[in-house]
Amino acid sequence: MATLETISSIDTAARHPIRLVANRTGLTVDLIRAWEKRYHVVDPARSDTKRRLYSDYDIERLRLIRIAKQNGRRLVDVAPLTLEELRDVVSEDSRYDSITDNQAEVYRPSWTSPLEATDAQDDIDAMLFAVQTMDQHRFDQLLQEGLVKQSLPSYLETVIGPLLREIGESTRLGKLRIAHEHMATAHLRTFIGALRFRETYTGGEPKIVITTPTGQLHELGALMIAALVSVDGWLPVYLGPNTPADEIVACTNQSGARAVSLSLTYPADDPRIATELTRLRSQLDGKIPVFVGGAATAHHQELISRLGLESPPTLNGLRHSLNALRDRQFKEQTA
Amino acid sequence: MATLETISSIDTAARHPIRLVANRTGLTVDLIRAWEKRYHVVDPARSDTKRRLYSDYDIERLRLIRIAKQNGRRLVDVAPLTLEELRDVVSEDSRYDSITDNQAEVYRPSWTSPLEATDAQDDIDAMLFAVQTMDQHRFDQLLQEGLVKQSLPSYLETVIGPLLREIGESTRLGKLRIAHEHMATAHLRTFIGALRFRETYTGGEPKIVITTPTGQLHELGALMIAALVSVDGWLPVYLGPNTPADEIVACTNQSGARAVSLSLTYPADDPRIATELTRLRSQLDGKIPVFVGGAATAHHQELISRLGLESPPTLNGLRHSLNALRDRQFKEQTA
DNA sequence: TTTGTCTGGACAAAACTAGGACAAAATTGT
DNA sequence: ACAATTTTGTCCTAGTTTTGTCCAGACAAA
Repeated sequence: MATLETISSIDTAARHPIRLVANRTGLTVDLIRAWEKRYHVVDPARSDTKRRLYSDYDIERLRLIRIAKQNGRRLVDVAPLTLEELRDVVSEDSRYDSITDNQAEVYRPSWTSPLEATDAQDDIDAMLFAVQTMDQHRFDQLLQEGLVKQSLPSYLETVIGPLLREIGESTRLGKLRIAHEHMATAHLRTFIGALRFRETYTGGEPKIVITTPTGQLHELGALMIAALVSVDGWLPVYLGPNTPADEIVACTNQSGARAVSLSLTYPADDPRIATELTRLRSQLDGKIPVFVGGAATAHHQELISRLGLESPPTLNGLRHSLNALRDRQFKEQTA
Repeated sequence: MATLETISSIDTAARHPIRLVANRTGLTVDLIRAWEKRYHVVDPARSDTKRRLYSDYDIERLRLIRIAKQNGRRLVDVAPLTLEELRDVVSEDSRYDSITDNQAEVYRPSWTSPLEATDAQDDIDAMLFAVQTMDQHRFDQLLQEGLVKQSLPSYLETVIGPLLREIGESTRLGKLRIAHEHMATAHLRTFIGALRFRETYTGGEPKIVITTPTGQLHELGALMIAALVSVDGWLPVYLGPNTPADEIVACTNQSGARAVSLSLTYPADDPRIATELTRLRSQLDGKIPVFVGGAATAHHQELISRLGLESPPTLNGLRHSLNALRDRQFKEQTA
């Protein structure tokens, strides 16, 4: 996959005004100047009227330094580094950073900032307010911003999930109109749907079929799963909501998927859930695991264990099961 | 690149008065003249009495410069650029600053042949084949590539629209499984939903509420409208499918929208269509036009004309009606 | 007549620069 | 654990450049 195109073509010509640099890097104008004054982080060219003019090279440098700072590096330490060294530092840090969900405390250098305990609830409240005021633009902005603050899996778990529940709850209580809920849902459908395209695919990923069974019309849970698993190197075959068991089987076979994941939310007591799950399990190759999740899962524990389906309690649980599955299958394949 | 202009249907004929240009670009009349005076940003033709007459080309230029400024460019830097250079600069900038962090590049095949005049049907066939083989990745790739070749409106009209119809048709005839249709629909939902975020919003756009009435569960048509109108400087308030008339009214009022657009596809003979449309028209401010479109529109001609709704026969018709509406309302506003 | 556009110039707000001050946060020393 | 020290983000002033808005008088359009 030729993604290096843009990176390799960094233009050393100085042409960007400071305001644009601030926009692109997320730093303030003041800060950029302060860094230059104190540590000569960058040394921009000047226009004939002394305005600073930055090159792509400078911007890349500032961007990397910002990330390094976010990872806990001190400015004094990273300021003198070359671009190459900076890249190394950042990529090394982010490698550890992505495992923070697990038990990577050990690898966390002592000087690391303690993962900014910004209350996720604040973000969610702000989003709810945007929904209530029908401020779609603001809503989108908040969603995008929130995503920058943390890794995709934890974002889904701490922000998007709770947000969905609160929107549902508020609508039921009459705090939000149906129109509000519709707007929010439609927007989230687009937003979450786009999340998985942040990942790059190599073509060798194992596939997983993701959908909801007949009768289950809410697809956002399933869509979250699709975004989630693509982070861990799975290629989701996403079918949208309301797919009959036969079709799930056919799709799994045709695409050669190694797993199936279903989301159950509403209605929780739909009798079709039982029939569809039973049918699915009986027609599907026994070697292919079926994962079940969502709010309605609790109502069907007995059925799930009887059929031998897996229902990890959290998103993280699902991740671990899938990772284990992938590694195991990889071993078998190469053995 | 002479072909580019014909494809994106930019008219080089000069005929727009300065007031309309100001309206469409969001700039003030004074500012447009000042830019011309100081930097020769545009060089409009003149009437025989020295009035400035702007072409679509000029408007596009001004619009882009405005966005470039918003991105932090200085007027001095962007003023001398050609339209193509401006497009490059703007798309480069807006690609970056929306992704403040994380070097996730938009996947853009670098080998895309420039403006190949491939028959649209070939593209559609290739897409259908990708769907049939469950090759989601290829499907996405084709969708993205197709978009590069032409403007968004013509892409929707010549590719996406026909593709949707063919998918529906093929499924009914049994050429595609339900699973295939599901996969394609889910993917298109994400793809089309993301289209409107290619546009940059200035904050001054008039709003338009877009949805489908109760009973109409297919939202892709409505979603296409949302993408379409954002090209022409409208801000869509998108509510997803299946919205009751009361809620549409409430949403229109709360958001201050100037128009409503509904998509009717299936089922075409649902009696709720009549009741919902009637209810909507009676509760909604008479000054707010309601546009109706989609496959099922034909079945309700009598009702539509009786209620005084508008149903432009093509997407282009809708565009023109909306453009006219916007310009007209602006006049009234300033008067 | 009334409203809108034209030209040229004036003016003021906004943005940038340089240098420095200040306080919060992080780090180090005891 | 506490105090001293360093680091770092933000803000201030004053002078310059850039940019947006406004004005006046003449003319054109409705």
